[in-house]
Amino acid sequence: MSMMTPDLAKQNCADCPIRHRAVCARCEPSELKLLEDIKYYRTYEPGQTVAWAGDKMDFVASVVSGAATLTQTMEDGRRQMVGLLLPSDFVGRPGRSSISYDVVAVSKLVMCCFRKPPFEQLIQTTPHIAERLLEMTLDELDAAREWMLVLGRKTAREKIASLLSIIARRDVPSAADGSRSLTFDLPLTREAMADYLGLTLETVSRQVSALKRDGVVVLEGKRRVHVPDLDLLMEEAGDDSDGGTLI
Amino acid sequence: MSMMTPDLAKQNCADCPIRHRAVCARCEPSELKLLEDIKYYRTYEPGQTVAWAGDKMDFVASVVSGAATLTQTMEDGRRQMVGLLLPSDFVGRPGRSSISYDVVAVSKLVMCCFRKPPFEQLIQTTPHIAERLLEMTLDELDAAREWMLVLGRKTAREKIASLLSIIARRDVPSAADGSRSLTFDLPLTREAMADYLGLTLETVSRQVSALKRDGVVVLEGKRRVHVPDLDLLMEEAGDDSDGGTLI
DNA sequence: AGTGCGCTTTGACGCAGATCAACTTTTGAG
DNA sequence: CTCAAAAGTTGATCTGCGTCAAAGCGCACT
Repeated sequence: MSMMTPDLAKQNCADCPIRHRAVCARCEPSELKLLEDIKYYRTYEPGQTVAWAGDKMDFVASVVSGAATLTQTMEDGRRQMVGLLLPSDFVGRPGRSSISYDVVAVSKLVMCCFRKPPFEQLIQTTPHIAERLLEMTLDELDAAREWMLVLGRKTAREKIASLLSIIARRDVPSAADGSRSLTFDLPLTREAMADYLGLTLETVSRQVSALKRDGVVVLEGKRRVHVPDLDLLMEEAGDDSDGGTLI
Repeated sequence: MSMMTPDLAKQNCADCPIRHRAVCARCEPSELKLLEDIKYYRTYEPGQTVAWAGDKMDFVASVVSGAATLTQTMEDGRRQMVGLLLPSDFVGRPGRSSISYDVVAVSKLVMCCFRKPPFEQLIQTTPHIAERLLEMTLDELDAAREWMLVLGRKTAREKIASLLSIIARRDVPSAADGSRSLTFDLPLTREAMADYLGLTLETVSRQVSALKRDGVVVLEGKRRVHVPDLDLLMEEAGDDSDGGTLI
């Protein structure tokens, strides 16, 4: 509550990406109104922790802007990122009180939150929302399983290309025209990329350099990435997807 | 339909594990009746394919007995298992017509099936089932993410121990008493284990031998595994879970 | 401008696990 | 029981990535 940003709290769902892509995608106006009534906003600075594994999380939320990561840690410090939350992604689960992963903002993060009790009540009375939630969870499951293939069977170079390709695909607006090239900002440090890919940061750095040397990507500074040919990138990623359209 | 086994088709939910652990867990008798009315059984032999990736799947199902795997394949033949279906696990997703993975029986498999159209109708009219489905999907998502840690950060030896520990934990009945030892049948070949763990079958074989040599497991034949001390196995797996209870 | 700190790059070297290959054990069909 | 195919074991060698170490940025401080 103390983190609520006044100007954002005044926005309504019409200004909020989740209206289109997340929980309320298929809702009636009257149902939207119910969501409106219980939502509020939170903002986090880069590096700030939203929740530690095992913490009670008394809200569910959609990412409005920025990025956050879900990470698991072993006692000896080995870490594995298990989710990357980009705008329109959903965190938190109805029916479970605590979260199993560390949730950390990796860039300036704005989330649209719903406190658990009224949200869970809403689920029970609004089948559209429950349905949409199931659909989103199934999508996440697909993403997790695709990532299992990356972690288990791909080479370091393919892993990097896969990650870039996933982030690029999420960045649709700038490539909505048929063009096969695009530019985007990498929201992750080399270390975070390594945690996502099951590599060390040195290997990540080396392979990014290799992709740059081979013309697959062009770096403008450390974080801004230009992809001259998306098909080439996806080929490097070993994706069997045709990639015909970005959607 | 042609695969339906007559004697099984006559069973009712009272004989069927899914009554207790899968879709109908929290249902009223009247709701159970609705599931009864649309369910039927299928059986598969070891090695038989239930569905290829991309196939239409016109039913959802719960595993009654046996085991099946979900596998992804790259064009060059690299394979990654993304799910292991044991009794009470659920396959198929409402709202999506085709499946994204190969589904293959790895031992004699019996599934309790529900055709899509009536099942989807049931979801819309029976909130208990929709809720339960969301909960199961969230559990699967947790399992997938736990597996990401295994694939991304664990050593070959830890991977093997993790897999054995997961299978052992599913085999609760024989360890329901407080005992910390148990024996179970491995439903997977070395190759299937390798596909699950992101290893080669040679490495799997070597590490299983190593665990045997070190007394972590005792093999009775190739497939029957005795774990003298479950705590030791879980320590080998690098699991931070206390393991206090098996449930 | 200078200084310190976090992030990134690059190099040298070692090792866990892949690869290639030979062999043994189990399974199951006839 | 017999024999062939499938599954599993074990060894020798190779290699991709991890590990350790040392510099090179870029940026926020004063």
